[in-house]
Amino acid sequence: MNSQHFSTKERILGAAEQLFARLGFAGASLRQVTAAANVNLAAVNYHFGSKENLINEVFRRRLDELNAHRLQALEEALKRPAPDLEDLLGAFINPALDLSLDRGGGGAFVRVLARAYAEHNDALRKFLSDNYGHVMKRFHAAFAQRLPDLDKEELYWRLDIVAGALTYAMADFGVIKRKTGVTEQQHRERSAEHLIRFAAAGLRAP
Amino acid sequence: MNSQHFSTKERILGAAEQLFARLGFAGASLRQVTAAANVNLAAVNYHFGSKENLINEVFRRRLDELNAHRLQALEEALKRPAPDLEDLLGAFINPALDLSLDRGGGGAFVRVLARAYAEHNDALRKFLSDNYGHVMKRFHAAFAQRLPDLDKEELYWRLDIVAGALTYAMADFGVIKRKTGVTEQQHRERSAEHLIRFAAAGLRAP
DNA sequence: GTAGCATTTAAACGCTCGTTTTACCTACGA
DNA sequence: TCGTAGGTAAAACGAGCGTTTAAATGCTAC
Repeated sequence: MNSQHFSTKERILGAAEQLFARLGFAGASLRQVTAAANVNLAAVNYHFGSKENLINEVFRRRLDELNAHRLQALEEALKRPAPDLEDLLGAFINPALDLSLDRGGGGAFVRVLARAYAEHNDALRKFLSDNYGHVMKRFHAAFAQRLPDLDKEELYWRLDIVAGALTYAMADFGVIKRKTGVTEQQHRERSAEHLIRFAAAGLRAP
Repeated sequence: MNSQHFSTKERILGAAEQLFARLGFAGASLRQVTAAANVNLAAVNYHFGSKENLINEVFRRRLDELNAHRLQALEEALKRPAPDLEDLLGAFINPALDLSLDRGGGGAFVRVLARAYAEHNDALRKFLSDNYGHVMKRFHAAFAQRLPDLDKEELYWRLDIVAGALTYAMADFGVIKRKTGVTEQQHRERSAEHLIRFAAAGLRAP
């Protein structure tokens, strides 16, 4: 299934994403990755130079798109007559949800992203901050406008909590298991609904 | 510093905790652990049987205490005249805060715990569920009593979100940095305050 | 058709991994 | 004092790791 329609590089990225999500960056070996991708072991070093660089490319492939979708969703939300907190939260959360539902490994990627947070890797944090910082600033400003009574620092705290809960929920850390008869998509959508409702109330806390 | 006052087992547990927090379970080798603990390489397999078992013991050492403290704090909260959600959340969150401030590695442990969530390791999940599931059940019952209008499943979802946000906050995943002039303790306490206020509002959401 | 480049392949490199083995120390009860 | 059990020590085990090499193959432009 993975063999014919995609290039060697693409197959390696896809397999790496799956295995990094399941086993971690240190836990997944290049032999496992190349076997899953049905390519030769040396292909990783030929196309990506090193395992470290392969990890970075796994991130880059997804983050640019997620980034753009969030800003686009925010723009659209702000065009509505009276956008509320739930609209803004949706603009932040739904693109992540869409990504996690994406056919072709997005669900694995959000788990990879959660692992990256847990790794506490400074180089990776800088990469994320450099590439995502402006998005968070943009959202912060939008939320601040809708929460004029909230102290600016307090808002930072609360958005940080929202980001944490989102990471946690999207990566399926939680103990809540999908019930039989509920599709993966329905489960994720319900996750997002609960998360948005919870986060909106949390942001509005006195 | 690590050499004289503690037994070999205790030194291994301490060093393993630090290195698992920094490098992950797969990333930290037994050679690194035993070198940091200043013990012989074979000591891990002699005292713990295997690396896998060492990991479990790292958890057991802290979680027994943490969950005992949580249950104790819950008991005390329920003895008050009119315990509210904030009291219950405090009983759940504050022991974790105390642990993270504990001299002697508690701060490292909460990062280990966060990694465990990210790892999604089934064996570890079963271990946690088997040994500490009753604590979550106890808290769930206490919250349910104070939120009679909330659907039971809805409450599960929300408590799951709270646990996620707590894990995230305690492990210092967030982007909020401690300001100069604010001690680590103050920073953590402020984290807990924000988290409790946010979570209480989230739980009360319509 | 063939030269030239990009890609794939199989094999090997040196190294580190978790674990096991075997010998040695040390303290304590008989 | 000696035997013994509990702990430590150094060394080695086979396996797997990321990476490199060099030969084989595929593909395009002439």
